Amino acid sequence: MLTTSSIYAPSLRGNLLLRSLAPGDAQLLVPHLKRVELRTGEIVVSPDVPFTTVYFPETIVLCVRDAMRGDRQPALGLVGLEGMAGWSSLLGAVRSPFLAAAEMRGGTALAISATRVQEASAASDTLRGTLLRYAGNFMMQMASTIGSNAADTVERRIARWILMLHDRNEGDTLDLTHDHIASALYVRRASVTDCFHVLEGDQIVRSTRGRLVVRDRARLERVAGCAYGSVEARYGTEIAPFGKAIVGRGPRASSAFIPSPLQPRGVGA
Amino acid sequence: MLTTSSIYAPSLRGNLLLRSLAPGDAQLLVPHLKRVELRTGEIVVSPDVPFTTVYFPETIVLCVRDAMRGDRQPALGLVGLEGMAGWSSLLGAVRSPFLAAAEMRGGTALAISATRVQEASAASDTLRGTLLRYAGNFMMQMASTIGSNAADTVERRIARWILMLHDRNEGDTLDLTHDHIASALYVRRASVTDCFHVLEGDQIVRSTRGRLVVRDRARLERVAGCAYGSVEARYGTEIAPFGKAIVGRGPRASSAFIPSPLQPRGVGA
DNA sequence: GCGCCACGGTACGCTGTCGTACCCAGCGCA
DNA sequence: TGCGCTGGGTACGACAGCGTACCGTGGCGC
Repeated sequence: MLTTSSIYAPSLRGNLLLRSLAPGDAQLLVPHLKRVELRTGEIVVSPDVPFTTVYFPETIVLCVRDAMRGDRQPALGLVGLEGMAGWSSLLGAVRSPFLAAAEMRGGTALAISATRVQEASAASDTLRGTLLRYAGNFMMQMASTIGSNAADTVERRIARWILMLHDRNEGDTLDLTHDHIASALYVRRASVTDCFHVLEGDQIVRSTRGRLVVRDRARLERVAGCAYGSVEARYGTEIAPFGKAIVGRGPRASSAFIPSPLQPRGVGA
Repeated sequence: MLTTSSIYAPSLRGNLLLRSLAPGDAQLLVPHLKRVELRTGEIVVSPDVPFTTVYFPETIVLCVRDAMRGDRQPALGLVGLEGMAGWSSLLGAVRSPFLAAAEMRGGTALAISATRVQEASAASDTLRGTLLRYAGNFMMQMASTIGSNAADTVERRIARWILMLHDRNEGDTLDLTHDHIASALYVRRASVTDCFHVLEGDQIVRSTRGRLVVRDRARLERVAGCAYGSVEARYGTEIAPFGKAIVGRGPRASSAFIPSPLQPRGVGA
């Protein structure tokens, strides 16, 4: 979705956060953005290493994990075209407490020096405001993860995760293995397999080797229930329309279907 | 612990975050601070209500919960004398996505108008930096909660929670019921009771009606294992010494007790 | 065309935690 | 002094998810 936009500055094409900026603010960053290709599994933000680069994903999806925990780090949330990786540097951290790695099939992100971003957000209150607003939104995502981990069944957690991946992915085909999901959700790989069989039986998804196709998003949202939706809705009202939500929990009404190759949503409120 | 500090402005006495401010920054807030008494269970930050007040706890401990989830909201983290409630307003949220309520026996906090804080942090980069650094630290706390919920046994999660309460409490006696802990951790009340019996058998805590006494903190930390410590250590290096940690995981060595009435760290990178 | 290996299907016993439920006791209040 | 309520002790069956393990197979690389 909306990769090859256009009506807006082409060099910002894939990232909603950048596209939501006022032209003046965007110009503080655009000249320094560099499109990079990220491969699956590539680590873009390393814990306890000084920040050098901030990433605005386009087609890549990043999985943010807690690095403070030793092995088998549970996922905190996802960052895709709607966000940025490296917000901790805006919160005054010299080294990231977290880890961000490319999920799924790889793709592109817009990279920029962390100090450049800091300078720009020192120069513009509104730019800083937007980036911090995203950091706040990611906090909500983390809160949602806490709730889901604490209260939901594995099936529900998986449904939520797939929806979140789907939102940030072009098309309905997600390139990931059961193991990826299992490690993100801190469950057994076999549990994921079992759950997929159920979802497949209901024709909600189709799973083949290293690939998952979302066939019936509406019902997947129903499976996820209250575990999914409020964060995305809030992003929609605070930053820019986002996601492929069908039921649209919270403020947003039920509408919004998926394809629409270009949503000239532009700047948003 | 360190309530009646002194050599620093007496009206900041109880809050480490305020005390870590450079004098000039502190003066932006001090004139507007008002000490308030908070009763147990009192809600100080309500979800989906416009921010009016920001709180810097002194002796009160606030429990932050996810308001987006209906009933039985799991806790995201704790805010005590080391922090503030209402950071979301600094991240550009008009209404809090979270809920903060007074835990334990009640106590005092320093209240200030949210817009006043916003003005002050617009006026001073260093002030804003410190407050945002705290927001970043709370994100780490949330990350730690995610990990603990996903990976730890109930016993470990309880141990972690007690340690976090203990850090923010004067003395070793925590006024709370099994039910409080159960609802924060989203477990059964009976599970908490069972777990306390084990801890009591090991002489680690003593539990009586509505009251929990920490008797052997070192061993409690051992029970919590890696679930506890890294966030607190990081707070120590980024903002100010904090907590009653004994083993002191992570960068910080084993030492660090609390008092040290004034750390004029000011700005930080 | 073959071999290797990552991925996924499946099974089994285990146990931590849950839901529910009932009762007792401490303590505030009348 | 007695009442009632809240907090805590205890029990039991149910079961979701875990650890482990083994094997088939698809698909890539050689």
